[in-house]
Amino acid sequence: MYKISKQREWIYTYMLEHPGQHFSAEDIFAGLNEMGKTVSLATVYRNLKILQNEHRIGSLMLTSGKQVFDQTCRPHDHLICTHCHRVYDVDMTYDRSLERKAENQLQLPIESHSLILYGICADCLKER
Amino acid sequence: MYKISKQREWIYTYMLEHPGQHFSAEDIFAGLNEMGKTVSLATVYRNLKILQNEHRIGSLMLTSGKQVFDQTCRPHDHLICTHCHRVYDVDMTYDRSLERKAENQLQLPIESHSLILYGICADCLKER
DNA sequence: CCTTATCTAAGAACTATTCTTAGTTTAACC
DNA sequence: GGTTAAACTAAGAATAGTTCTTAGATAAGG
Repeated sequence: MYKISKQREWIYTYMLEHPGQHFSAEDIFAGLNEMGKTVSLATVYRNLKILQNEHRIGSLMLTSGKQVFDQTCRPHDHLICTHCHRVYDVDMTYDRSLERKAENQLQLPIESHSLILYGICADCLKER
Repeated sequence: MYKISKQREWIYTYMLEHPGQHFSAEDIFAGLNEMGKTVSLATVYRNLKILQNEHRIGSLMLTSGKQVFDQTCRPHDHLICTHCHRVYDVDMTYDRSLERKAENQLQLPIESHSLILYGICADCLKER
C-alpha cells in the first residue's frame, strides 16, 4: 500500500528526535527546512495523515482549531498550560476505568475518549 | 460594554429554542435566514464570540477542527456518536472529582478540563 | 433629543488544510 | 537487473472556516 519515502521518514524521525513535544504541520515544515531537508508543506500534511493511518503517530485538536501531532498514538491524556500554552502528555492512572464508568452511567457502548486538563505546568509554576 | 442588538438576541433565542443541539455558526446562519431573520455570517460569528465572553453560551472544538456552540457554559462533558456524529451533552457524576485527582497525581494546579466520550448514541443503538 | 460607542451588512482577507497536475521514485515482478 | 505500475513529490491553486475592514445604522446615557 504505502511505499517508503524519504520525506515521510524525515518527518517521523524529526518527531522522534524531539520527545515530549507536540508539533503543528508548520513546525515540522520549518524544522526540516532549517536542517536543509527541503520538503513542501503539502507533503508534510499528507504524510502526517499517512503516519496517522499507519498508527505511527497521534494527533490532537486544540481549542483554537489548530491541529498538533504527537509522537505516539497510544491512548493518553494531555495537559495544556494556561500560561505558556505548551501541550504535555500525561498518563492519568485513574483514567483507565473512565470508559467503563461512562458506559455504566450512560448505558451506551463507549469506544474511546479524549481528556484535556488545563492548568499551570511545572516550568511556569517555578517562574512565579 | 455590550449593547443589546436584535441580531444577537435572535442568535441566542435560536439556540435556546433547540435544546440539546450543538450548532456551527453556519447552522445558526442558515436557521435564522430560513425563518426570514436575515443576518450575515460574519455577524453570527462575532455575536457567538460575544455571547461566549458574556458566559451565556459555551463552545466545543471537534476533532475535525470545526467549532460548535452549546446552549450553556456550565461545565459538562460531551458524547460524540461515532455513527451519526451528533454531539450530546452528558453529565458524568464521577467527573466532578476529576480535577482534584489530576492535581494529586500531577502535583500541579488544574483549573478546568475537557472530556469527550466517543461511542454509539441511544438513537443509533436502536436502529441496529 | 444628541452624542457617541457599539452595532450591522457586505465583501475582502486571512489561515489552515487539501487538491491538482505533471513529473519522479519506489518496489514488485519477470 | 530492467520494466512497469503504483505511490510518491513540489508547486501552486483551491477550499473551508473564520476574522477583518469599511461605511453607514442603532442603542443608551446625559
